[in-house]
Amino acid sequence: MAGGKKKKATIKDVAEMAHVSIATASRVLSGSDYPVKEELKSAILAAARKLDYRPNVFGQLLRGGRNKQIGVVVPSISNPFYNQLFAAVQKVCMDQGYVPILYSSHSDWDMEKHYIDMLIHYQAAGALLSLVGWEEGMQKRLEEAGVPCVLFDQPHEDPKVSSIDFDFYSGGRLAAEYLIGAGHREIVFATGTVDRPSRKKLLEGFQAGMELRGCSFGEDQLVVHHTGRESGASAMKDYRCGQELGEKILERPYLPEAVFAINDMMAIGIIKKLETSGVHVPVDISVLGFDDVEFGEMIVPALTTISQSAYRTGELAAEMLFESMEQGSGMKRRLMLEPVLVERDSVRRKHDKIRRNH
Amino acid sequence: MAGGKKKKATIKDVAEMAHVSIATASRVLSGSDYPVKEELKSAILAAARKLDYRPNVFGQLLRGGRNKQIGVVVPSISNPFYNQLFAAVQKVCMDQGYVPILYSSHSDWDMEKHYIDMLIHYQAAGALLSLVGWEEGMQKRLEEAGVPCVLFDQPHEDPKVSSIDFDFYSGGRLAAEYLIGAGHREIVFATGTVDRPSRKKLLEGFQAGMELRGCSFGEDQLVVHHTGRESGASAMKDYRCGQELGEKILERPYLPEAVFAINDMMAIGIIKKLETSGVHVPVDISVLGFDDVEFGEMIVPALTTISQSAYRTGELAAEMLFESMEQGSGMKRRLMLEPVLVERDSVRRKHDKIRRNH
DNA sequence: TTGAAAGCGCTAACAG
DNA sequence: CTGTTAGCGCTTTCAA
Repeated sequence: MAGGKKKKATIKDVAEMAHVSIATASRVLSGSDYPVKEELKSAILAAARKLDYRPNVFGQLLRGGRNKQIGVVVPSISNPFYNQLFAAVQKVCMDQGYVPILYSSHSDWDMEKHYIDMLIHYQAAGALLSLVGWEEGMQKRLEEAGVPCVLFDQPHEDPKVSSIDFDFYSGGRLAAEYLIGAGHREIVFATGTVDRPSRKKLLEGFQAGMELRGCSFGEDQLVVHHTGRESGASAMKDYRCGQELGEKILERPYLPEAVFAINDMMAIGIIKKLETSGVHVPVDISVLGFDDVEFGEMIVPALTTISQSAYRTGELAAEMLFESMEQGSGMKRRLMLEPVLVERDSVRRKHDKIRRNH
Repeated sequence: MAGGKKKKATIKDVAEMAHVSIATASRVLSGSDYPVKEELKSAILAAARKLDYRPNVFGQLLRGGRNKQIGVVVPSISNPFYNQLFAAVQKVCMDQGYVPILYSSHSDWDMEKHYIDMLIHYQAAGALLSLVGWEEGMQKRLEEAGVPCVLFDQPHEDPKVSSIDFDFYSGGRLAAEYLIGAGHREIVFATGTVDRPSRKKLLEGFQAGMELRGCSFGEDQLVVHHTGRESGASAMKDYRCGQELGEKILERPYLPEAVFAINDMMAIGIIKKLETSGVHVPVDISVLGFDDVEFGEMIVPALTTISQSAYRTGELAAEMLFESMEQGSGMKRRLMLEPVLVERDSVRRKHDKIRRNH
């Protein structure tokens, strides 16, 4: 009840109050299984409670302990895809007693490097990374710093890193096959600049799918709007890109029957532009998205899309990270997630006769 | 080059290589203005570069240095409002050489406390908080730990805390006045559980606005859908709540002329439900939102709403925090932001005769 | 101008 | 079972 103490209580204060040595106090307070007489143990705990003792992380960390933070680097924090993904990561981490720290890189390789430095600096327990850039050295630096990592979302060739990526090629194929299966022939592929590996794969898969089903796919079916690198990969940017794409589609001599947009936000932009120009989806034209962002469900018409399962990706990535944290840096794994179609209202089925296995 | 070193270089290594004492090395490496002979200075810098020396934060922090992290606690990370806000915070922080750390509390007071503990634990340089809960003790704990904070978004009465809040009362009034000015009379107020101060104020303001313009406002004009506390304040949750509200509006004996929704995500849910039921916005009914979330612009019809200016809020909050970090904990300020109307397509103006100052 | 040394709070190796 | 002690990497007196 005496005058309030200004300074935080240290382990020394606790030890003194409990009439034991600092070592004994540490042994019970750090939760080690070292044997300590019950009597002292409870005295120490009581003292700690009375003093509102909290161990100083920096002391522990300096001593060589591992931080309980997990670094998560994503290109955009406002993109719902990464939000869902992070929600999953957060859940898995919290369950294990770790705290995820979110960094948004705006798809900027310098920023990405900056944040990775940060993680090493703070000796994060692990890192979950979606990067546009990657270099051999990175992996080595992280390994030397004892920060295991798993890459996700963006496909990388490097076989020496754990990663979970998405089968964009199959995704592209699925898109083509679904649209053709719905009775469309004149199909257009709408995209921003095809710079990232994910987009290249998607395009290749789409093309393959078209040709497999006897549809040709040429330059003129590719609608692309080049966007500057400046402002990063915000949801808004993709949406605006979609609007431009919608404009370009409207300018064509003939309206295509269907358009496949490279991600949901672009698809939403396209739909908005078409609708405000009096072209109705899916009556006049079908639109297929990609990602399965929450907002796809909220617009009118609800967006038919191909799901990358953000939540599952996050969950798996986190689980994989914990595995390699336990198993040591030896173990590397690569996982590939398959696309799944989410049918809603933005693609019109021209005939409902569905061919069953032949 | 000789065999790679496994361990990270410490200041001791640098000092040895430069043939100086640790103290001298520290003096130049920590950027102190302590006088050191130019010659040694450059030798030390060279050694540091060669060894790729990075100071160990925990050493510095343990010694009493301040962390360069700013903790930001928001109720939901998937809510675009907080995304925009955080984008602004991030910008301001980065410019000052600080790193913002984002925590999502799901509007859970226990989580909020948990994260605040975390910030104190890691001796964050400052905290930006949007909390559903608040207690006197909190402020004291933060102050004692030397973590200045500014509250935002949620209004709190406590006058001993810096805060930037939004004039929800005026917002509510503006909503009522705008809708009435657009020629509507039968107006409905759609909301989730009126539990937070922000919602209470909004409702009061709305009611006042209605009455001021000679419209009565009674129980029957209040449409509320109670949502459980469980899953937190995700965008999806508000959207679903909006759908329920839409349902309730459709069940009424007469369709109102306009509805004011407590936030944009709910407004979007309402619009979706109405549209899929064949009731068109704004032809059959007007919908006014609140927040000015990016997505409001993307839907059809584009959402008319009242802006809280997320970006500006974030910017101001961060600036205010830096002020109180510099000025010491003495200075407290309270700012109040005024609402601004964003006219788009979801509210129909029944007559375009606008009364000019009489 | 430089260096030796103390100590931030904590854990673990070693001695009793 | 308990206590003494060294030392993690860094900054900062204090002495030279």
